[in-house]
Amino acid sequence: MKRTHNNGQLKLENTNEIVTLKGWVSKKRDLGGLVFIDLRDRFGITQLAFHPESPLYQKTLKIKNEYVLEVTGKVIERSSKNKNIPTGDIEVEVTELIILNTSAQTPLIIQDKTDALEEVRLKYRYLDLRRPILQENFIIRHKASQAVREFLNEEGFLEIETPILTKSTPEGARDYLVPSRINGGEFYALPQSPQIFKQLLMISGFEKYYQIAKCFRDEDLRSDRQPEFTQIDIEVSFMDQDEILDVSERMIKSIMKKVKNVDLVDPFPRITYKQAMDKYGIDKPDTRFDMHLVDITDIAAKTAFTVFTSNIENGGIVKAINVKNGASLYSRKGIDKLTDYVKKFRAKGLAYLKLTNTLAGSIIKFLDEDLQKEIIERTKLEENDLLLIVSDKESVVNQSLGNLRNHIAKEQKLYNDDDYDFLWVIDWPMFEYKEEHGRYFSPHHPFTMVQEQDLHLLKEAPDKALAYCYDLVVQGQELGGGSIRIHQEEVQNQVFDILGISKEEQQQKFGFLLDALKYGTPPHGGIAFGFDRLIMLLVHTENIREVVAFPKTNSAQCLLTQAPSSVSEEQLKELSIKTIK
RNA sequence: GGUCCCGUGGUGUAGCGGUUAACAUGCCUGACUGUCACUCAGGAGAUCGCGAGUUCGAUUCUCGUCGGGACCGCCA
Repeated sequence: MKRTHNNGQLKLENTNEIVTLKGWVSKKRDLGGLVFIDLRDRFGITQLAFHPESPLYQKTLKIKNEYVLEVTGKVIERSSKNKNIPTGDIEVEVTELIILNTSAQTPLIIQDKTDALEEVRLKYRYLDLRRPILQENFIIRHKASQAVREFLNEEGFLEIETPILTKSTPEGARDYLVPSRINGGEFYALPQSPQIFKQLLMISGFEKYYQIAKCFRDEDLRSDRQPEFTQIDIEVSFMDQDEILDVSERMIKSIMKKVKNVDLVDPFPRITYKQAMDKYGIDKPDTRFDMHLVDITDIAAKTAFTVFTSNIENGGIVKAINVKNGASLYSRKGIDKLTDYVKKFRAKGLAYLKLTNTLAGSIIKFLDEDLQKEIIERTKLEENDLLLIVSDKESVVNQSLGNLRNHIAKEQKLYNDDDYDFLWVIDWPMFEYKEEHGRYFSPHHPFTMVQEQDLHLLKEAPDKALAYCYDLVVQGQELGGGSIRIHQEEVQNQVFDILGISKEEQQQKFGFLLDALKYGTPPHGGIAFGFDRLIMLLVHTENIREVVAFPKTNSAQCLLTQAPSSVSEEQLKELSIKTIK
């Protein structure tokens, strides 16, 4: 029989209709003659009823959870309704029952609240994915990708695919390599992003490109990082930074409206990279709560505390965060825990002050009355507040206090998952000097254009030059980032020189791009959004595996398929590969 | 590359230098005609991840190993 309805569809108005349903047995309740079965598919659950006088009653005794059924019967109004499900007003009185398939006992319970650990869930992912709560994530993922396409198509963008087998570009993350059989000893790389190809498409004149693109990076995993992930990849010609931010912003708003029916502030606030670092210590600030970092270097320099003063003499800084009502929230032991937390970020310690009638704390003996007053004023310390202070190199102070700020906000639940604090971080520096490598690096990538007024700085003081570069941040997460690209060969050469990439290396790695720049390259720029992270935001999870159908574990393995796995000697030989170990 | 946490019936947990290895849920059997986390009664199900060491004796302590997770580094 053909299915007439899905299991989330039937309402009171269908009463007396004869319907055919198919699905899985979610739960059977046998009351001793009267049997109820909850039939589940991805649309919902419909209750089936069997009465003891029914000729089907004997057959129901065989039915167990996760059996696949086809039933036909009459829709009737329930005598006791269930308000918790959309079909709770009706049930189907079954007159025909076919067991389409049986099921072994499942290793995990197919319910929203499963008791299984992630390890079991990933091994039996196909069962895990039967759970309605997880199916909802992928329904939202689908809606979001459709919203992206609808918006960008409407705006005149073209969706164009770029290669998965491509060229290794060792700048940046480690590449996944694929051996070439036909060209023994040579390798393709899987793309870390379609960056170069989308720029080439601009040179080809496509003007507005997008792709929902798989990207690959062979780096260690985290709860928000998978070796393969998806980006909404966008590139446009003849638009300036403001125009790109505008179209991006409208796209995000359209997704949020279509998928979550949320209206966002218009326009998104913008702060500069420098402001973000000063105020939040981090380039992706969570702006749902305050607790800003306050620079107290000048006050600290006047104290007799040698930890502060010697650090400042060596060019270090001292910053503090004011934890409102923190004096009673954090005991000595609690502060010790916070100290351990900042030590992860190489801070050597965490000084603190509590204001309860009087000022007290680890460094109080180094503060005379005037200094106390200055600190209280500067940090707006009020009764029962806790001041946490880190003294170190600027990078360590910002990183440790910036993360501590997020950590405390999470502990104290200072924010709401439904607050979408979208924020543009703009005016990034062109270059970052890394002591340990003794050279400059690009915060984003080496194709980023320097801001017009700073062009001359490329020669004079590269580290002072700002880039046409922007990140979209929400809830303390980087959701996307992009830049205006360099479209002139000489500027690109100049940047490569500053980055210490030799002429030969430039030719070898990016020769084709440098060549292409010669042939009438239009001014262009673009942006890419982390699609998995967007879905995480929409479904309120911190675990990327909840929004990826078949994810890898922390050690980059698939527990379901056992990938990666060894291959036969024959296969290796064909690929001209010998393994060591 | 590093730090920390976890590994006990199908599943999730408790536990302890000597136990009949406990509880919940799932599973099986029986009872029950309006349940929806049905209820009630009974039952089966675990060489405590693997290896070595300490010990009279190890699931328990130590080391190693494998697997999972969180984080730092890394992720232009």
